[in-house]
Amino acid sequence: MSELIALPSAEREGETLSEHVFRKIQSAIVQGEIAPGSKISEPELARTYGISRGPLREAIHRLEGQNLLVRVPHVGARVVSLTLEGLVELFQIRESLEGMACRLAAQRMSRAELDELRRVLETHEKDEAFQAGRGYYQQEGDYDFHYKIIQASGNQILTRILCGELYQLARMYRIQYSAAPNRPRQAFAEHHRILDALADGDGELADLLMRRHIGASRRNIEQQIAQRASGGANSRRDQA
Amino acid sequence: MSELIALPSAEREGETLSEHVFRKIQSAIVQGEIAPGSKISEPELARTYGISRGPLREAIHRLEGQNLLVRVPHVGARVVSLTLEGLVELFQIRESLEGMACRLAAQRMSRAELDELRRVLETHEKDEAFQAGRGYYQQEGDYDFHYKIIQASGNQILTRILCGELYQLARMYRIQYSAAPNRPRQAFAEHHRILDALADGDGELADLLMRRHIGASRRNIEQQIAQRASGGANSRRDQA
DNA sequence: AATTGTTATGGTGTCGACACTTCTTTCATT
DNA sequence: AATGAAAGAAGTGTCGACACCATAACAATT
Repeated sequence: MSELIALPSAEREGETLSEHVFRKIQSAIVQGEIAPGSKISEPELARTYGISRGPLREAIHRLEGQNLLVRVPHVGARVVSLTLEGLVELFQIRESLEGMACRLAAQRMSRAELDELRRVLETHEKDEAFQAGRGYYQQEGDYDFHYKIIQASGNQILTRILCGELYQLARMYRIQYSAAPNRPRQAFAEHHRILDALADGDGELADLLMRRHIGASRRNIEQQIAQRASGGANSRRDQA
Repeated sequence: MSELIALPSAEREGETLSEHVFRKIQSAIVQGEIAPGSKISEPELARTYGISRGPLREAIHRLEGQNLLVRVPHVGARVVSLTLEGLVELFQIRESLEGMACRLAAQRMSRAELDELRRVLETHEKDEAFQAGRGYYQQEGDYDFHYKIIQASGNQILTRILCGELYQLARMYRIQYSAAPNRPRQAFAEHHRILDALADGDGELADLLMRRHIGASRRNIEQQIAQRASGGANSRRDQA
């Protein structure tokens, strides 16, 4: 019955409503359709997605676990507000964790997995946006270079953390701050060197290269913070 | 009205029911009162805690986010089953992340925080269980040496990951496997050396020492796995 | 006897309604 | 006019009931 009223949103068969709105809201937050720092109204969202508050609340709790929402009892949930400091924190963690992922992946990756990773890079190279020098970090999911390495590490907890919670946060920053580092050519070269290290089974080197790769972006942001603190433009951290 | 029936469980004032059962079930899982791998029955649990299924389900979703439960749509939730491989994964991540926490903490810790950390170690030294050479890793929360360093890192996302989700998982392993490394004296000495490095503001050294400290435990477990694979005793990984 | 189809039961997913808390607005008082 | 309290509105927290799915027990057929 509900299908008659339901919005035209791709609803996988056999999927739970709760699951559905979870991904729906997650996407909306990451894409910036729901502004960072803004308050979530349960009745309003429930109406928007044409469901009751039950499954919605379950989704909200899961979103909270992904660090995309901050909840206060008896008050409500707010979309997490993005600060440059938070972005630095995120990159610090990625630096550490993805470095480890590389070390593990170097020991375990099969020839097939390596080939697949190589194909990912080739796809990127042919991408028109990349050719135009515009962007590089717009790929998602399985096509993401980092994503694949993490999964190849074989560490399930690690995968859950990086590809689950933190991945969405990272995407949110990318999209909202348009923070794609304007160095696509260099980033691409770095990816290639990491791949070579992985193919050689040299975990230590792959670790080092990945740390540098991510660390470069991190320091880039830290400079921005320094700039903001001294010269100081009006950055966006004032939606209370 | 419900207070007349409610179990005598310390229920903080102003606390949400959902919040309450969340911590209650979390504790029950970690303590092993609910067996690993066993199925969760919503009606049964709701009756147990004297609440309805609404808040219970919210708690379950949060528990899922902490990796303590595994849910399958239309089937239900199971308590996560502990494997030695999973334990190794956990230690790998801790190695990487807590090493980083040390590096950050070394730069930011105030004299007061350092003193507090020193006091924690002194408390441990006087502990009777430690004196008897029995155990060392039984402290919790704020008294935990690792816990304090993580919080001193100033990285909020890191704190959330390590002190939230992973901390509970680690406790669960400790308790259920009784996996406290039987090297309390040595662990204590290592803690002291880490503290010294932090006091010197030597982040690099603190990082290294912490990695070794955790890595030692990890390799210990990996040996167990190797033993099990070759000689092969009946380990506990057979509750479906 | 084994296997498949059917029914029954238990459990999860979802809903609408109500209680209580929080915030807002309004009104009275100083 | 400014400050405070009180009433109202809005929103969150909780509940009980119902629909649908999955599994288990059972019956019928090969």
